[in-house]
Amino acid sequence: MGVLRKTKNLERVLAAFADQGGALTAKAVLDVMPSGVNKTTVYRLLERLKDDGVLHSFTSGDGVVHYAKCHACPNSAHVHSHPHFQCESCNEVTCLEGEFPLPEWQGIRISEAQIFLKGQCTNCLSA
Amino acid sequence: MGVLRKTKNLERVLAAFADQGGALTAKAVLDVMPSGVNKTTVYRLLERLKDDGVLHSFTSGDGVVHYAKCHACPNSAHVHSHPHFQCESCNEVTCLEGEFPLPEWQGIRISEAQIFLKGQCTNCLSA
DNA sequence: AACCTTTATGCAACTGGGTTGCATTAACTT
DNA sequence: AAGTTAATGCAACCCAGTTGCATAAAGGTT
Repeated sequence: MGVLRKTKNLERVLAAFADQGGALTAKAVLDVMPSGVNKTTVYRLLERLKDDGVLHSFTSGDGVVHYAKCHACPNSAHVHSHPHFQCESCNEVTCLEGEFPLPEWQGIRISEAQIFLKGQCTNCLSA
Repeated sequence: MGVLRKTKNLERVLAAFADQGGALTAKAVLDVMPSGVNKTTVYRLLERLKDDGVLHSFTSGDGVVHYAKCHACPNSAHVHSHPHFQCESCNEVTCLEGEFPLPEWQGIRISEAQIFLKGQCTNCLSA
């Protein structure tokens, strides 16, 4: 698996993620594509970029899948236990940098954590 | 909104949650209902029990909605920021008791956290 | 018990996110 | 320029969940 061909659509998807630092849903990506681009294409591009370690995906609290650029990710060993955050005012979804300290719990062994936080982002707090 | 009538189906749903302490998906509940019971009925019962504070719901890492009994919940003010846990061996999903310490983060205000943990449960660790 | 009102249920159709198979088009190789 | 292989569009499909409506069942009243 790998990014094989630099197509117009691939560049457009990458541009969508470059334009703003946040996370996007497949629908949001489709919306910024030129009309005529099929949703299947978008899903396949997102999947491919995920396989390549360019994007990672996570599920927000309400079950919607979001995609975001991988910053400090070695192409292998994707852990992504870092938290994701949604502002309740502007609805923007972002990745919070830094790994989350895995909590300790009695009697179980935790290997993975998916943390989704909600609140007010910096912009909306100062507005 | 409130539980209004004690129907057979309502009792069966409650029995399903009483039988085992874990969390169940709507599909799992439907599967333990007698055949002939409609999925719409199950969804409506789950929704109603949620409104009444008998159950709460949360989304697992892969976007599937789970329902579980509320233990130490005053009927109002449902916070449910406690973590949920799925065993990667037996796939059982449970609520971990106790509130999760909300992390601090630079520049944002966090009001809600959805924590979904994966790992090995007590049973599977000792097996 | 018979009646009435209101809620609960079944059904069918629909929505939304996502996937699959297949034929066609566009990238890259030589 | 041709040939190979990947990318795309399309239509159909899957799955979880929802909605409107007609019917059945609870529970209260007499």
